[in-house]
Amino acid sequence: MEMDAPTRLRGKLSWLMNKASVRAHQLVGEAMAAADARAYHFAILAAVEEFGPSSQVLIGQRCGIDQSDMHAMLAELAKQGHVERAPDPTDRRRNLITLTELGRHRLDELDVALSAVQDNLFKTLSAADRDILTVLLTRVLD
Amino acid sequence: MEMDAPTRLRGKLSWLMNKASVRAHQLVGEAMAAADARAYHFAILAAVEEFGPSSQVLIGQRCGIDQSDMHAMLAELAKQGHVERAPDPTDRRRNLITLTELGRHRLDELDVALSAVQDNLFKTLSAADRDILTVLLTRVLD
DNA sequence: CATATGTCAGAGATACTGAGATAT
DNA sequence: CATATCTCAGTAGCTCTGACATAT
Repeated sequence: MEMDAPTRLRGKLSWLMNKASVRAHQLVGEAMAAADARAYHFAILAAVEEFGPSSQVLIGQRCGIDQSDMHAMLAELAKQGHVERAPDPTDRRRNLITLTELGRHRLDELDVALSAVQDNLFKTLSAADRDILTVLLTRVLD
Repeated sequence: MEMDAPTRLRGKLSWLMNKASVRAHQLVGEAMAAADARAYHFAILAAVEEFGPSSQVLIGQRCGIDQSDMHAMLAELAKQGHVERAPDPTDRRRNLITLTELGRHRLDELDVALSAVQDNLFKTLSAADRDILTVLLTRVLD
């Protein structure tokens, strides 16, 4: 049974955003699980593709993933053969994370799956409305 | 150090929404903690104010709070004297949750605090832009 | 008997904290 | 000595599941 939330609640933009985010989180999680992946995997692969081989900390900063959580994520990606983790010869504190050929295809595969989720999640919005939403949310994050 | 997220990530509306939602969640949580409250408290008080005395399940449905979690929330609100919890004489399975006078003032107090959070969170958006965002997010949730 | 409600214990996933080991 | 990186254990808050007792 769908039930109307109280007016005072619906009037709070933060509440609307949380609700929409929870829904998005669910759909993304399901889509990624169906591909034996996580949302973090896509973020990490995208960061390495765009900025080139990097340390764990740097990737984490770019994706908003805590340094402490990068270890397990990279272990998963390395086990699947999507990245390689090797000591950085120029600074042996660091692990250099490199995208493999398999990882490059994986990134495209997950991108397709995530784009489908967007289409589903925002199917009530026109393309123009989605652009507006993108602009507004980007502005909120500044 | 603020760092630009990868383009592929920034292009995903679900990712933007999650980021904004996390920020909102943090600010709301801090504001509520400063008032010795939780976001759920506001939601529950608002529901009882708008729809009148109700059972725990019904309030939970209206606010999107799981039935299993209502118990602890109502125990907190009752302990603070903001609601009263009494058996429903017409259906003794139910607890009737009633707003107290103290609770009515509490609701207004939390509303002020949450409105301040909105102003902070969306300070980069004009009032018109916030209205647009509200409309778009509401449409997504349908 | 089937269902609804409230209670309660615990799982699961996420984000974070703190500490240690190694390298700069 | 101070800092940076990686690793790892553990915490905290939130959401959900499953079970049970009671009432309809």
